[in-house]
Amino acid sequence: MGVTIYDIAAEAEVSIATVSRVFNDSPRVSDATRLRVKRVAETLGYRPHALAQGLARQTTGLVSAVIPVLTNYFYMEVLRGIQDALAESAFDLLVYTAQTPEDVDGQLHRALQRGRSEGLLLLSTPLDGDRGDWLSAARQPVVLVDAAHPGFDSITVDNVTGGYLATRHLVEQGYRRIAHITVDPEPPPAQERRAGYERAVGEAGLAPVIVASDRRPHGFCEASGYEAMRALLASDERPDAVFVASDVQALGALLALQDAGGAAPDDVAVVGFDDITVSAYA
Amino acid sequence: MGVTIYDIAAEAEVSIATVSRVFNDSPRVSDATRLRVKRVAETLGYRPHALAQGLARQTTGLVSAVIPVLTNYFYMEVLRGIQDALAESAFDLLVYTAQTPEDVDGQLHRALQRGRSEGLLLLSTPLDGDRGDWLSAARQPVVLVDAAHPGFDSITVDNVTGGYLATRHLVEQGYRRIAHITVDPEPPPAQERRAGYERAVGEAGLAPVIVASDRRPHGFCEASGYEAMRALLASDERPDAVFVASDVQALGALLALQDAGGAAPDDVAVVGFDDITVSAYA
DNA sequence: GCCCGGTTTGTAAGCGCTTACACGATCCCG
DNA sequence: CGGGATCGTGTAAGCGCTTACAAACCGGGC
Repeated sequence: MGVTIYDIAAEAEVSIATVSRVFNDSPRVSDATRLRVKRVAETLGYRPHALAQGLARQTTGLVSAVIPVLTNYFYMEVLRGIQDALAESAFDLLVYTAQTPEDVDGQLHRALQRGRSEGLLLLSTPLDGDRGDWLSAARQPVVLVDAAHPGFDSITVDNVTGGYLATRHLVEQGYRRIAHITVDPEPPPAQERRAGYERAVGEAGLAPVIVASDRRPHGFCEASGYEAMRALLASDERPDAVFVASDVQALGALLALQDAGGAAPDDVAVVGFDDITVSAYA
Repeated sequence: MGVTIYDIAAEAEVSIATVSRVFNDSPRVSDATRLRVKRVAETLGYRPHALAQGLARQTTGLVSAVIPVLTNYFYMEVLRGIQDALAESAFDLLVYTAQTPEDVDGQLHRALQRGRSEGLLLLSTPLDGDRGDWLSAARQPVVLVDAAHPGFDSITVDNVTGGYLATRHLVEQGYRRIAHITVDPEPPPAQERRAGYERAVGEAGLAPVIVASDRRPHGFCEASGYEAMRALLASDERPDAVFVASDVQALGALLALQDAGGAAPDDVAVVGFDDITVSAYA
């Protein structure tokens, strides 16, 4: 079916080794031969067979990314960043997305299939229980994104500082009643953001007001932010600014504000965290 | 390094063929042998090597998706749908995203590397020029999503009907001055949506008002909707409803409305097209 | 003319797995 | 009790490519 190096070798009257060398830019080929092989390959429309190359070279040229939930702006941005980085390299990207938190292990299993990818990017997934051991057993480089674990490389968002800066920004703008919206149960990143918030609020001598709304299935969803904002607006001590733990929640919070007839930032200022494009609407 | 079927064969005292048969659920293996092999494989931690399997079976178990721009909610939803469908099957997903329209060909080239994927999903990419011939030369199933071409399977959004229905919805709500926001240059899907809009407006005996805002680099961006909406609000014949060609533009339009001190839908109703989650804010 | 070093090319052994074919063992039936 | 199915297993030939090693060739110095 496809054109192989044998076809080229026959046509160009050389051995397959020579053909292979030409395509691997080996210096041990005379210019004349190189040219002839290249021309034959061109006319025959040869394209190397990735699988076969992989087997022989013991490498796949693939990297996989396992993502908890795809429909979240934050992950899109991360994915885009990954693609940018990979574009330079010779690696292609396998994407595995879990539909539910339980599904993550299944996707991981798929991604770690031997001979598939040779590197794993695991997004926002805490390495609970034996998942850590399990991952190291896979014998391939693993990078944790937005999560950390001793023994693995990781790229994390500095949530504490981020939360601190966002809150201090509000303080500097002159807001005095600065509330914080988070979720319950509170995942580690949210805890850190809250810690940053608390520090900033404390330094400014203000009183922290924290609303943790419990919403399934995904804590960081719009509805969660909506509910929390409603509660805040209805409270006696209505805040004049809110630092929301995630942008998705921030969207919900904005909606609640709008529904209540208010407008950001005149009425209540809203700041999200992830700084994705949508933030522009805050 | 990795455990191979040879290791298992040696340990279980059978031939590699038998081991292979066990893992391929061939019926031609006695229960006793099957059990023994499975147990040995288990203790040795054997995992089949995807690459080698692929080479031998002449199949890769991979499908690729080429996406024009990743940071667009619409594509996320599509991607999620693809993942859902693939989850059932034994295929894994390679994602290639182009950063710019020109980059699409490059990504296609990568995706079509022989021996990589055995199926291509091409999103929102018109098959201009010789791209069609070029794709058929790749000898692998291609499905066009949100684009059409004779000679290829395709899944498309019925833009005309969609535009018609969205507009008629506004008509039925009692709105009379219904404008349409699109982009210039107008890609085929937008043209179709406009056609649907024009039909609905015509049937209702209303006058079409169309604003096409020219914004780079991506026509369907927020800024584009923002500008167009500003123009509409400033016009003499200010509309009481707007059908926007895309949700992303609709977001921009809403922002413009808000900035101008108006609120949807009391002041001006706004309807987007793609019906993604964010639409809930419209 | 011969030997040496360097360059170009070929031969062949994998990479880890699947599978057509062949072989020996069982089994059933006349 | 022999002959043909039937079953379980092994042998070996790939899949398309890379690469260590060996062979062939060429030129130059002696």
